[in-house]
Amino acid sequence: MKRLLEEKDAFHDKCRERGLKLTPQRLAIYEAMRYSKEHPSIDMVYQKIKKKFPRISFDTVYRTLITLCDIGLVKPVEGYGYTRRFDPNTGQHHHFHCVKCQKIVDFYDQTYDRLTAPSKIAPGYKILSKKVVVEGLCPDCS
Amino acid sequence: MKRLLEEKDAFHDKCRERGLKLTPQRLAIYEAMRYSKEHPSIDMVYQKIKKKFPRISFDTVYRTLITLCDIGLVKPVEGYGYTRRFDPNTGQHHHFHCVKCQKIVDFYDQTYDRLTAPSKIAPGYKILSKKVVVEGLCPDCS
DNA sequence: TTACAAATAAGAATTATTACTATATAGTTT
DNA sequence: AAACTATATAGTAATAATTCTTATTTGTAA
Ligand SMILES: [Mn+2]
Ligand SMILES: [Mn+2]
Ligand SMILES: [Zn+2]
Ligand SMILES: [Zn+2]
Repeated sequence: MKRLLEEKDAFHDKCRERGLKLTPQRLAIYEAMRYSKEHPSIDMVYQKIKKKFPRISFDTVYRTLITLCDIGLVKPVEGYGYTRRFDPNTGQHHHFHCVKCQKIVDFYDQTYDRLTAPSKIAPGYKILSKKVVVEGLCPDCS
Repeated sequence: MKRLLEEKDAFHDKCRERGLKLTPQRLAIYEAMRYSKEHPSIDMVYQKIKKKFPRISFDTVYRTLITLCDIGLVKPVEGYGYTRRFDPNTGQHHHFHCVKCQKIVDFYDQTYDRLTAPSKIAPGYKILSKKVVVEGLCPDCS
Protein backbone atom coordinates (compact mmCIF):
# COMPACT_ATOMS: atom_id res chain seq x y z
CA MET A 1 0.00 0.00 0.00
CA LYS A 2 2.64 2.44 1.08
CA ARG A 3 4.74 1.40 -1.90
CA LEU A 4 1.93 2.07 -4.34
CA LEU A 5 1.43 5.54 -2.94
CA GLU A 6 5.11 6.36 -3.11
CA GLU A 7 5.19 5.09 -6.64
CA LYS A 8 2.27 7.19 -7.66
CA ASP A 9 4.03 10.16 -6.15
CA ALA A 10 7.26 9.34 -7.97
CA PHE A 11 5.35 9.18 -11.22
CA HIS A 12 3.59 12.40 -10.32
CA ASP A 13 6.92 14.12 -9.70
CA LYS A 14 8.41 12.82 -12.92
CA CYS A 15 5.47 14.20 -14.86
CA ARG A 16 5.63 17.56 -13.14
CA GLU A 17 9.34 17.76 -13.81
CA ARG A 18 8.68 17.32 -17.52
CA GLY A 19 5.59 19.52 -17.63
CA LEU A 20 3.28 16.61 -18.32
CA LYS A 21 -0.21 16.35 -16.94
CA LEU A 22 -0.96 13.51 -14.58
CA THR A 23 -4.01 11.96 -16.20
CA PRO A 24 -5.70 8.77 -14.99
CA GLN A 25 -4.97 7.18 -18.38
CA ARG A 26 -1.26 7.91 -18.10
CA LEU A 27 -1.11 6.54 -14.60
CA ALA A 28 -2.97 3.39 -15.63
CA ILE A 29 -0.66 2.80 -18.59
CA TYR A 30 2.40 3.42 -16.44
CA GLU A 31 1.14 1.00 -13.82
CA ALA A 32 0.32 -1.63 -16.42
CA MET A 33 3.91 -1.41 -17.62
CA ARG A 34 5.62 -0.97 -14.29
CA TYR A 35 5.97 -4.57 -13.18
CA SER A 36 5.30 -6.18 -16.51
CA LYS A 37 7.77 -8.87 -17.49
CA GLU A 38 6.27 -9.63 -20.87
CA HIS A 39 7.65 -6.81 -23.01
CA PRO A 40 4.18 -6.00 -24.30
CA SER A 41 3.24 -4.55 -27.66
CA ILE A 42 1.02 -1.48 -27.85
CA ASP A 43 -1.99 -3.66 -28.45
CA MET A 44 -1.21 -5.94 -25.50
CA VAL A 45 -1.18 -2.90 -23.21
CA TYR A 46 -4.35 -1.58 -24.81
CA GLN A 47 -6.21 -4.85 -24.27
CA LYS A 48 -5.13 -4.93 -20.62
CA ILE A 49 -6.06 -1.31 -19.85
CA LYS A 50 -9.42 -1.63 -21.58
CA LYS A 51 -10.62 -3.89 -18.79
CA LYS A 52 -10.42 -0.99 -16.32
CA PHE A 53 -10.94 1.87 -18.79
CA PRO A 54 -13.36 0.55 -21.39
CA ARG A 55 -13.40 3.90 -23.21
CA ILE A 56 -9.65 4.41 -23.53
CA SER A 57 -8.50 4.78 -27.12
CA PHE A 58 -5.74 2.85 -28.78
CA ASP A 59 -4.15 6.12 -29.78
CA THR A 60 -3.83 7.20 -26.15
CA VAL A 61 -1.97 4.01 -25.33
CA TYR A 62 0.18 4.48 -28.40
CA ARG A 63 1.10 8.08 -27.60
CA THR A 64 1.55 7.43 -23.91
CA LEU A 65 3.99 4.57 -24.43
CA ILE A 66 6.06 6.84 -26.64
CA THR A 67 5.87 9.54 -23.96
CA LEU A 68 7.03 7.06 -21.31
CA CYS A 69 9.99 6.22 -23.55
CA ASP A 70 10.77 9.91 -23.96
CA ILE A 71 10.92 10.46 -20.23
CA GLY A 72 12.93 7.29 -19.72
CA LEU A 73 10.44 5.26 -17.72
CA VAL A 74 10.23 2.52 -20.32
CA LYS A 75 12.36 1.56 -23.28
CA PRO A 76 11.42 0.26 -26.69
CA VAL A 77 12.81 -3.25 -27.13
CA GLU A 78 15.75 -2.83 -29.48
CA GLY A 79 15.45 -4.26 -32.96
CA TYR A 80 11.67 -4.31 -33.06
CA GLY A 81 9.27 -2.09 -34.93
CA TYR A 82 11.12 -1.86 -38.21
CA THR A 83 9.92 -3.32 -41.47
CA ARG A 84 11.45 -6.49 -42.75
CA ARG A 85 14.72 -6.14 -44.71
CA PHE A 86 16.75 -8.62 -46.78
CA ASP A 87 20.44 -9.20 -47.23
CA PRO A 88 22.30 -10.99 -50.05
CA ASN A 89 25.41 -11.16 -47.87
CA THR A 90 25.02 -14.56 -46.25
CA GLY A 91 28.45 -14.64 -44.67
CA GLN A 92 29.27 -13.90 -41.04
CA HIS A 93 28.94 -10.17 -40.41
CA HIS A 94 27.16 -7.62 -38.26
CA HIS A 95 24.95 -4.60 -38.75
CA PHE A 96 24.90 -1.01 -37.72
CA HIS A 97 21.43 0.49 -37.93
CA CYS A 98 20.95 4.24 -38.24
CA VAL A 99 17.89 5.12 -36.19
CA LYS A 100 17.31 8.27 -38.22
CA CYS A 101 17.63 7.34 -41.91
CA GLN A 102 17.16 3.57 -41.37
CA LYS A 103 20.34 2.79 -43.27
CA ILE A 104 21.85 -0.61 -42.43
CA VAL A 105 25.63 -0.83 -42.74
CA ASP A 106 27.65 -4.04 -42.68
CA PHE A 107 30.65 -4.39 -40.46
CA TYR A 108 32.98 -7.22 -39.54
CA ASP A 109 34.19 -7.84 -36.00
CA GLN A 110 35.88 -10.98 -34.76
CA THR A 111 35.07 -10.32 -31.13
CA TYR A 112 31.40 -10.30 -32.01
CA ASP A 113 31.79 -13.40 -34.19
CA ARG A 114 33.28 -15.28 -31.26
CA LEU A 115 30.52 -14.53 -28.75
CA THR A 116 29.55 -17.67 -26.91
CA ALA A 117 26.11 -18.69 -25.72
CA PRO A 118 24.96 -16.59 -22.79
CA SER A 119 25.82 -18.33 -19.54
CA LYS A 120 22.63 -17.22 -17.82
CA ILE A 121 20.19 -18.73 -20.28
CA ALA A 122 18.58 -21.65 -18.51
CA PRO A 123 18.74 -25.13 -20.00
CA GLY A 124 15.81 -25.93 -22.25
CA TYR A 125 16.33 -22.92 -24.47
CA LYS A 126 17.45 -23.77 -27.98
CA ILE A 127 19.62 -20.99 -29.38
CA LEU A 128 19.35 -20.43 -33.12
CA SER A 129 21.18 -17.15 -33.48
CA LYS A 130 23.11 -14.64 -31.48
CA LYS A 131 23.46 -11.13 -32.74
CA VAL A 132 24.82 -7.84 -31.56
CA VAL A 133 22.46 -5.01 -32.45
CA VAL A 134 24.32 -1.75 -32.78
CA GLU A 135 22.09 1.26 -33.18
CA GLY A 136 22.99 4.88 -33.57
CA LEU A 137 23.48 7.66 -36.07
CA CYS A 138 25.41 7.33 -39.31
CA PRO A 139 27.84 10.09 -40.38
CA ASP A 140 25.19 11.65 -42.63
CA CYS A 141 22.76 11.93 -39.74
CA SER A 142 24.95 12.94 -36.80
CA MET B 1 29.61 -10.57 -69.40
CA LYS B 2 31.06 -13.97 -68.71
CA ARG B 3 30.41 -13.46 -65.02
CA LEU B 4 26.78 -12.62 -65.59
CA LEU B 5 26.28 -15.75 -67.61
CA GLU B 6 27.95 -17.91 -64.99
CA GLU B 7 25.83 -16.31 -62.36
CA LYS B 8 22.66 -16.93 -64.24
CA ASP B 9 23.72 -20.55 -64.61
CA ALA B 10 24.50 -20.82 -60.91
CA PHE B 11 21.05 -19.47 -60.10
CA HIS B 12 19.56 -21.83 -62.66
CA ASP B 13 21.30 -24.79 -61.06
CA LYS B 14 20.23 -23.78 -57.56
CA CYS B 15 16.61 -23.59 -58.72
CA ARG B 16 16.78 -26.95 -60.47
CA GLU B 17 18.32 -28.52 -57.40
CA ARG B 18 15.33 -27.36 -55.35
CA GLY B 19 12.72 -28.11 -57.99
CA LEU B 20 11.95 -24.44 -58.55
CA LYS B 21 11.13 -22.98 -61.94
CA LEU B 22 13.45 -20.39 -63.36
CA THR B 23 11.09 -17.56 -64.20
CA PRO B 24 12.16 -14.15 -65.51
CA GLN B 25 10.62 -12.56 -62.42
CA ARG B 26 12.67 -14.75 -60.08
CA LEU B 27 15.83 -14.03 -61.96
CA ALA B 28 15.16 -10.29 -61.95
CA ILE B 29 14.51 -10.30 -58.20
CA TYR B 30 17.60 -12.36 -57.54
CA GLU B 31 19.69 -10.01 -59.66
CA ALA B 32 18.25 -6.97 -57.96
CA MET B 33 19.34 -8.44 -54.63
CA ARG B 34 22.63 -9.97 -55.70
CA TYR B 35 24.96 -6.99 -55.39
CA SER B 36 22.70 -4.81 -53.31
CA LYS B 37 24.35 -3.25 -50.29
CA GLU B 38 21.27 -1.49 -48.98
CA HIS B 39 19.45 -4.33 -47.20
CA PRO B 40 16.24 -3.50 -49.04
CA SER B 41 12.71 -3.98 -47.82
CA ILE B 42 10.19 -5.87 -49.94
CA ASP B 43 8.81 -2.61 -51.22
CA MET B 44 12.25 -1.25 -52.14
CA VAL B 45 12.85 -4.33 -54.30
CA TYR B 46 9.37 -4.04 -55.79
CA GLN B 47 9.91 -0.40 -56.80
CA LYS B 48 13.24 -1.26 -58.40
CA ILE B 49 11.96 -4.28 -60.35
CA LYS B 50 8.89 -2.41 -61.57
CA LYS B 51 11.08 -0.25 -63.79
CA LYS B 52 11.98 -3.30 -65.91
CA PHE B 53 8.82 -5.34 -65.27
CA PRO B 54 6.00 -2.83 -64.99
CA ARG B 55 3.42 -5.60 -64.55
CA ILE B 56 5.13 -7.52 -61.75
CA SER B 57 2.99 -7.86 -58.65
CA PHE B 58 4.03 -7.01 -55.12
CA ASP B 59 3.02 -10.49 -54.06
CA THR B 60 5.53 -12.05 -56.45
CA VAL B 61 8.34 -9.99 -54.95
CA TYR B 62 7.12 -10.86 -51.47
CA ARG B 63 6.93 -14.61 -52.14
CA THR B 64 10.16 -14.69 -54.11
CA LEU B 65 12.19 -12.99 -51.39
CA ILE B 66 10.92 -15.58 -48.94
CA THR B 67 11.82 -18.31 -51.44
CA LEU B 68 15.32 -16.88 -51.81
CA CYS B 69 15.65 -17.01 -48.03
CA ASP B 70 14.45 -20.61 -48.00
CA ILE B 71 17.11 -21.67 -50.48
CA GLY B 72 19.77 -19.68 -48.68
CA LEU B 73 20.58 -17.10 -51.35
CA VAL B 74 19.52 -14.19 -49.18
CA LYS B 75 18.88 -13.78 -45.49
CA PRO B 76 16.29 -11.75 -43.64
CA VAL B 77 18.05 -9.07 -41.60
CA GLU B 78 17.77 -10.39 -38.07
CA GLY B 79 15.64 -8.44 -35.62
CA TYR B 80 13.42 -6.78 -38.19
CA GLY B 81 9.83 -7.47 -39.05
CA TYR B 82 8.46 -7.80 -35.54
CA THR B 83 5.96 -5.43 -34.02
CA ARG B 84 7.17 -2.86 -31.56
CA ARG B 85 7.49 -3.98 -27.92
CA PHE B 86 8.15 -2.04 -24.70
CA ASP B 87 10.15 -2.75 -21.59
CA PRO B 88 9.90 -1.19 -18.11
CA ASN B 89 13.28 -2.65 -17.23
CA THR B 90 15.62 0.20 -18.11
CA GLY B 91 18.71 -1.34 -16.58
CA GLN B 92 21.48 -3.13 -18.44
CA HIS B 93 20.27 -6.51 -19.63
CA HIS B 94 19.77 -8.62 -22.74
CA HIS B 95 16.94 -10.44 -24.44
CA PHE B 96 16.16 -13.91 -25.59
CA HIS B 97 13.46 -13.93 -28.25
CA CYS B 98 11.47 -17.08 -28.94
CA VAL B 99 10.88 -17.15 -32.70
CA LYS B 100 7.83 -19.36 -32.27
CA CYS B 101 5.72 -17.83 -29.46
CA GLN B 102 7.35 -14.37 -29.64
CA LYS B 103 8.09 -14.42 -25.92
CA ILE B 104 10.91 -12.09 -24.86
CA VAL B 105 12.90 -13.19 -21.80
CA ASP B 106 15.40 -11.03 -19.92
CA PHE B 107 18.80 -12.33 -19.09
CA TYR B 108 21.90 -10.86 -17.54
CA ASP B 109 25.41 -11.55 -18.78
CA GLN B 110 28.48 -9.60 -17.82
CA THR B 111 30.46 -10.70 -20.85
CA TYR B 112 27.79 -9.21 -23.05
CA ASP B 113 27.61 -6.06 -20.93
CA ARG B 114 31.33 -5.52 -21.41
CA LEU B 115 31.28 -5.67 -25.22
CA THR B 116 33.16 -2.74 -26.61
CA ALA B 117 32.21 -0.66 -29.60
CA PRO B 118 32.86 -2.53 -32.81
CA SER B 119 36.39 -1.78 -33.93
CA LYS B 120 35.51 -1.77 -37.60
CA ILE B 121 32.88 0.93 -37.42
CA ALA B 122 34.39 3.97 -39.09
CA PRO B 123 34.67 7.24 -37.20
CA GLY B 124 31.67 9.48 -37.69
CA TYR B 125 29.20 6.87 -36.50
CA LYS B 126 27.59 7.74 -33.19
CA ILE B 127 26.70 4.58 -31.28
CA LEU B 128 23.62 4.91 -29.10
CA SER B 129 23.13 1.32 -28.05
CA LYS B 130 24.77 -2.04 -28.29
CA LYS B 131 22.89 -5.10 -27.26
CA VAL B 132 23.02 -8.82 -27.79
CA VAL B 133 19.81 -10.39 -29.03
CA VAL B 134 19.61 -14.14 -28.81
CA GLU B 135 16.96 -15.85 -30.86
CA GLY B 136 15.75 -19.39 -30.59
CA LEU B 137 13.09 -21.58 -29.04
CA CYS B 138 11.97 -21.31 -25.45
CA PRO B 139 11.46 -24.47 -23.35
CA ASP B 140 7.71 -24.43 -24.06
CA CYS B 141 8.32 -24.37 -27.81
CA SER B 142 11.27 -26.72 -28.28
C1' DT C 1 -13.26 29.68 -10.45
C1' DT C 2 -11.70 30.52 -14.56
C1' DA C 3 -8.70 30.26 -18.58
C1' DC C 4 -6.08 27.65 -21.51
C1' DA C 5 -2.61 24.53 -23.03
C1' DA C 6 -2.34 19.82 -23.20
C1' DA C 7 -4.47 15.35 -23.52
C1' DT C 8 -8.16 12.33 -24.89
C1' DA C 9 -11.64 9.56 -27.76
C1' DA C 10 -13.10 8.27 -31.98
C1' DG C 11 -12.27 7.23 -36.15
C1' DA C 12 -9.87 7.80 -40.55
C1' DA C 13 -5.69 7.35 -43.23
C1' DT C 14 -1.49 5.23 -44.21
C1' DT C 15 1.72 1.58 -44.47
C1' DA C 16 3.06 -3.27 -43.95
C1' DT C 17 2.06 -7.99 -44.35
C1' DT C 18 -0.34 -11.98 -45.86
C1' DA C 19 -3.96 -14.53 -48.37
C1' DC C 20 -6.82 -15.78 -52.39
C1' DT C 21 -7.87 -17.25 -57.11
C1' DA C 22 -8.14 -17.27 -62.04
C1' DT C 23 -4.80 -17.28 -65.61
C1' DA C 24 -0.29 -17.97 -67.60
C1' DT C 25 3.88 -20.45 -68.27
C1' DA C 26 8.34 -23.37 -67.35
C1' DG C 27 9.70 -27.69 -67.67
C1' DT C 28 8.40 -32.10 -68.86
C1' DT C 29 6.35 -35.76 -71.58
C1' DT C 30 4.61 -37.44 -75.57
C1' DA D 1 6.79 -29.82 -82.16
C1' DA D 2 2.70 -30.01 -79.53
C1' DA D 3 0.36 -31.19 -75.39
C1' DC D 4 0.36 -31.60 -70.53
C1' DT D 5 0.55 -30.27 -65.77
C1' DA D 6 2.31 -28.56 -61.59
C1' DT D 7 3.98 -24.31 -60.28
C1' DA D 8 4.23 -19.38 -60.46
C1' DT D 9 2.19 -15.02 -61.49
C1' DA D 10 -0.96 -10.85 -61.61
C1' DG D 11 -4.39 -8.66 -59.64
C1' DT D 12 -6.77 -7.86 -55.90
C1' DA D 13 -8.61 -8.39 -51.30
C1' DA D 14 -8.01 -9.02 -46.37
C1' DT D 15 -5.73 -8.26 -42.18
C1' DA D 16 -2.52 -6.06 -39.07
C1' DA D 17 0.35 -2.25 -37.48
C1' DT D 18 1.19 2.47 -37.21
C1' DT D 19 0.24 7.31 -37.51
C1' DC D 20 -2.72 11.32 -38.14
C1' DT D 21 -6.93 14.50 -37.61
C1' DT D 22 -10.39 16.88 -35.14
C1' DA D 23 -13.74 17.98 -31.84
C1' DT D 24 -14.10 17.70 -26.99
C1' DT D 25 -12.55 17.21 -22.31
C1' DT D 26 -9.55 17.93 -18.43
C1' DG D 27 -5.45 19.00 -15.38
C1' DT D 28 -3.13 22.80 -13.65
C1' DA D 29 -1.80 27.50 -12.65
C1' DA D 30 -3.37 31.96 -11.78
MN1 LIG E 1 24.43 -7.15 -44.16
MN1 LIG F 1 13.81 -6.71 -20.97
ZN1 LIG G 1 21.56 7.93 -41.05
ZN1 LIG H 1 8.31 -20.02 -27.22
